[in-house]
Amino acid sequence: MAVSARRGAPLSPEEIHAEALRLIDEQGVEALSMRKLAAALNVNPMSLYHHVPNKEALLDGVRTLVLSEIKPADDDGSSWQEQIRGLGAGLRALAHRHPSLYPYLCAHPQLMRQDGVSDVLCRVLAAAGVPEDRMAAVRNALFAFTAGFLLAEINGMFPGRDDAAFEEAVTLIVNGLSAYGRDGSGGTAHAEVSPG
Amino acid sequence: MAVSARRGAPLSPEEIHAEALRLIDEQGVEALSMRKLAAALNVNPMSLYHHVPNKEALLDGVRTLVLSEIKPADDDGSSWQEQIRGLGAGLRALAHRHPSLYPYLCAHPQLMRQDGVSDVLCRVLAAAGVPEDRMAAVRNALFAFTAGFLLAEINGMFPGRDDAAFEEAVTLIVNGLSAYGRDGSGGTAHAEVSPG
DNA sequence: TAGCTTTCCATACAGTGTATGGCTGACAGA
DNA sequence: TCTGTCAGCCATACACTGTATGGAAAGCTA
Repeated sequence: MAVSARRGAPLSPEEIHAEALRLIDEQGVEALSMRKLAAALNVNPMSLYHHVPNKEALLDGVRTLVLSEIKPADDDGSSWQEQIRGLGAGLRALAHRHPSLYPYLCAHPQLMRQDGVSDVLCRVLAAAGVPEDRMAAVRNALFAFTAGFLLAEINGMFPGRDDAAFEEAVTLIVNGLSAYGRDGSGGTAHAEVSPG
Repeated sequence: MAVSARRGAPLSPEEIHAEALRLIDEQGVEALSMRKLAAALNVNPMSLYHHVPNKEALLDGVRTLVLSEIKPADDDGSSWQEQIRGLGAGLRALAHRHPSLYPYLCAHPQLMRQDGVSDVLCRVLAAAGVPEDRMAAVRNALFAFTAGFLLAEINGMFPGRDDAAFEEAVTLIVNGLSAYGRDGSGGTAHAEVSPG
């Protein structure tokens, strides 16, 4: 195992992905090139290709690295409304931690296939009274809504980071979900119109 | 006004934007290059730069060209629920007409600044009972939700074009908005839980 | 006709992703 | 200790990108 003359240890995909994420957070996705990444790792550009098939696969790896940050909390006994707010806030925090990468997260179905999140979300939706046969559609809609809202926020739709707008959006969702409870399982959750 | 030896008429920004949109719809945004565009127009690559400052401005022009397709209908007297559905369906049709460009539409605040749409949307939201002081937040949330849902759909979150999922999503929104009517203006719109 | 302006084009440069093939140094077996 | 073998690394090269620069040609006005 010949090791680079200029480095003490051999490269690894993990190291490459981590450094790529650092560069992306610093300078934006567009600014990331294999050459710059190699320079940051003090390595020849072609060395990267022994650990990563190509740039697209590299970005895939960075995306899954970021998505691994999502760790939805277990059921803590709070109301489904609170848990919905919590999940939304979690994704929002991630978007703001990696604002430059976030649009590229949204542009790939990867984001939707986070099973851990999906399971938790379904559990919460069931508590909200969403019937089983519509669960998938509602879950998808909710996920897409949240991701889309955050994308708009990241892209500067609102002036700066507008917490009130986010609260209003989540409230809209919670109110929409409440209809399922009123109709199906006979829950009596009254619409909460005030955000916050 | 020297005219290209190989063309009958001088170039124009309109012609360039239109051809760029054609190429994008055909081959995707990533495949668009100044050289290919020039070849499609039977012109030297550098000729483009006399009508368009650079590639970013070119894409800006293509985006506004596409956005000009949005022509929200006037108030036709139908219920606000129906009008919400109509607006959503309009944006959805646009997304499906230009699936390759759509993610780039979402990635720029341009999309949000379509005043014509904004005005119509606000009128409908007022009819739904959204109070004036929350109008901007609700409008933004709604716009972001819809754009995000369509982005997820375009990016292959659902298997194919899933009309039922879209209906479920719009229903979720309508139900959410209904809470404003119940609370604020005393409207009695009962939640409609069934999509379609 | 002369000059000006508009449009176009040829060349060139720096930067990109990556295919190809050769070098280096660590290990296994003799 | 000598000799493969091979993983890891690197130098070179190619086709492509956006675009800066400067010059040529065609129409207009004077």
